[in-house]
Amino acid sequence: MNLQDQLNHNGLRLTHPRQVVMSVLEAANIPLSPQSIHQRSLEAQEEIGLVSVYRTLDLLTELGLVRRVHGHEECQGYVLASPGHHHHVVCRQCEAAVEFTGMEDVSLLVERIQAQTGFTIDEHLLQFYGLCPACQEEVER
Amino acid sequence: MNLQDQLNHNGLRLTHPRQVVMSVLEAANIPLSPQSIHQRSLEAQEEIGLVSVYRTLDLLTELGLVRRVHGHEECQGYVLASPGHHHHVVCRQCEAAVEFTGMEDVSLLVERIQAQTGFTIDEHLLQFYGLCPACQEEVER
DNA sequence: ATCCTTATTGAAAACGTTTTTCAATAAGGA
DNA sequence: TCCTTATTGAAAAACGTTTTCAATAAGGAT
Repeated sequence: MNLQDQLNHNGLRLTHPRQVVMSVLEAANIPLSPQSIHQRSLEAQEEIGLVSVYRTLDLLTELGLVRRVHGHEECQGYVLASPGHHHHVVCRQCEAAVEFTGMEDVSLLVERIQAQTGFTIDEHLLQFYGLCPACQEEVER
Repeated sequence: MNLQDQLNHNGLRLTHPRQVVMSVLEAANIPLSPQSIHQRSLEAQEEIGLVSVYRTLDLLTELGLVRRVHGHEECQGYVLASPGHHHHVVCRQCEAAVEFTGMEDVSLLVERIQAQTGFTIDEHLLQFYGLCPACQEEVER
């Protein structure tokens, strides 16, 4: 199911700004702020309004096509989401973000905490920070 | 080494706003935004300027006494940097925050992700959201 | 291909948060 | 107690994000 259909099924339309935001995110492999997405759209000679970037990011996030990521300094970072519930390891130095899968350990943890505290848990926030392989090498030199 | 000495050693001074921010953070054990720290200082009849809250948080973070944390919606959250790393379950309804311990599962997870991605991980952000026992009962009625 | 409805856009204005500026204040060593 | 200067608070500036609204264009219907 492509973007066009996914939008139309919800009574939404495939517009120029939406295509541009998607292709900018596809080209970049690091989380981008709304500002820098807008910047890159201009550099690509695809003028779209900053306001539309914000609106499009909200929409794409809701559709699950894009995921919001918290950088160390920049709070509003967006990356393309691969399907399923994923989390990111973010590099402290170059801001590269890598997704990882297999959250059985978290499910176990959730169950234990529910039993331990009596809470029912329906959501969690999990993110790791460190150094990516490339930046590790740079530091060693 | 107390706060007073730690500040004076660096040519800094122990002032009223700094004491207030510290005691607000000590009283709350969940991440607080600059705004809500300010709010709580007013409620405690300890009027300090919002500007000083910002400046004090920067300072305390630099001194390593406070740590910045990214919340789900609110990006600027600050907690006391206690040596023992702990996490919270936060109630969606009444905001109650309960600490839980025993993070062996997370250590396992960290090791697996390090092996899987090649990153070295030195920090993580983990928080759970749900309903506390009291609010669960209320919902059932 | 054209029309028609309405989702969507972009510019401006509104908004909230964070930072800067600067004169007045107060911390703490002499 | 004095003196230096780090620090404060209020106002203004700067910044990022959201809202408003008339104009536009997407895409189903004709």
